[in-house]
Amino acid sequence: MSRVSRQQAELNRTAIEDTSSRLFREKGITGVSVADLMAAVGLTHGGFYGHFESKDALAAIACAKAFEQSTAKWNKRVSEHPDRAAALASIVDNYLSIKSRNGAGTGCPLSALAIDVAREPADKPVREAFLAGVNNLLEVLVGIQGTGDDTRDRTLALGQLSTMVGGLVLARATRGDKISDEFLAAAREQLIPTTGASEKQP
Amino acid sequence: MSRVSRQQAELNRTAIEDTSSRLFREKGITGVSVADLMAAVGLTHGGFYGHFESKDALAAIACAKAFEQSTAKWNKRVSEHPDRAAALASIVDNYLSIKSRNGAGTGCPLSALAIDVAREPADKPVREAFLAGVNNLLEVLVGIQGTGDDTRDRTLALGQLSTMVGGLVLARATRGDKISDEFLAAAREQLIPTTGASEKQP
DNA sequence: TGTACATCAGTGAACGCGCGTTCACTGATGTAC
DNA sequence: TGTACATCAGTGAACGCGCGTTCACTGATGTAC
Repeated sequence: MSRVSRQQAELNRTAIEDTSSRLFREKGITGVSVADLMAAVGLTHGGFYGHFESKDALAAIACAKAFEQSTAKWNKRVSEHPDRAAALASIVDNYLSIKSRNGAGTGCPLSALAIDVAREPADKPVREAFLAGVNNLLEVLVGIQGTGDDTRDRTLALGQLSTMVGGLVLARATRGDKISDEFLAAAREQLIPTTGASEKQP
Repeated sequence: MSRVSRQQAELNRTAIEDTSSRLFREKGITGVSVADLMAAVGLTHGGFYGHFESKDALAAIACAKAFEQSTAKWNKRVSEHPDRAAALASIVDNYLSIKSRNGAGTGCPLSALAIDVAREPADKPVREAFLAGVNNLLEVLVGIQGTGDDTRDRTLALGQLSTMVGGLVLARATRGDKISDEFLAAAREQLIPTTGASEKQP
């Protein structure tokens, strides 16, 4: 096989982007080689540079795509729950679920890539993509606070996002031990307290 | 230079452990090569295997050392503040400080290595070291809750740790943008609310 | 619609480089007398 | 205390391997007539 149709080439490009978006979240950007990636799509490594300028450039695209998916998912949950508290609960419950913990590749790039991105030099394109993505996700959370104070809404949302990311990241790092599930439950409890919690106190 | 005294060899071993503990937190375990590491200590790479069985084995030792330092620091803060709330505030304020954000190499291994550890296979020695470290750090936090309900204390501490780690990790990933400082401040605000915050509301 | 040819998506060998790990060697340290 | 020799911490070349990237090549696609 050598040349393929333009339509197929476009499909290949999209497949590389989607597959890398998943694999980078699972194994980290440095944890997936260009050859690994192309093989996962069913191609050989040489064709990569016909689609992308560099691995770094693809990392930024893959990161942006992951954020788009997450933001769309959050917006969908908001539109499905007219009640703000219910929308927040829906987002938080899903974010801190067992399924979410076990599927880093299809989940939020914040929890999958934050530490990797922090180590990238400031001029790497993936940092810009990450920053834009954080702001978009945050905007969704800010919109469902409703304290009437924009500054307060933003502070609350930033704090909630911190708890969600920390809870998920720690649950993943301790996976296999019972404390992993406890992180998920405790972070949920902190964000959307259940009535049962106060009953436990004497 | 070839053979050195036993005392010097022991100093070299300690230097390798301490330097790797710092570098692994800064650049990730896979982000530092054995040669980089030995050069940072002033030695050549060949001598590494006289001290450690493998890079993986050192990673576990380095991780454990980082946790020991963090736990000792937290315990010191607790002992310096008889008041539980003051102890918590002291730990949180330090954890979510600019200095802490900018110094991953000397800070908490949770925020520096959680995502890396999550990607390590379950049988890698660093995972065990990480798990033990999380439990030790958590114990300090649990001890300063004081609700009188052990289960509740643990849930609160797990939630607080999630917020601290998430806030710091997101602040590092967005460093250079104003939102980075906002993450630190919002996570602090969520954990130890200031009176000023409620005043902002109409 | 059919033919001739230019285009270019993908292939696979090759580039220089760095990885974790091994090992023969060196020569100062440590020890036995 | 002084000498002779065994030990072993550290050196640096080498192992097989994988990395990101380049490039001459292939042959089906797309286009001009």
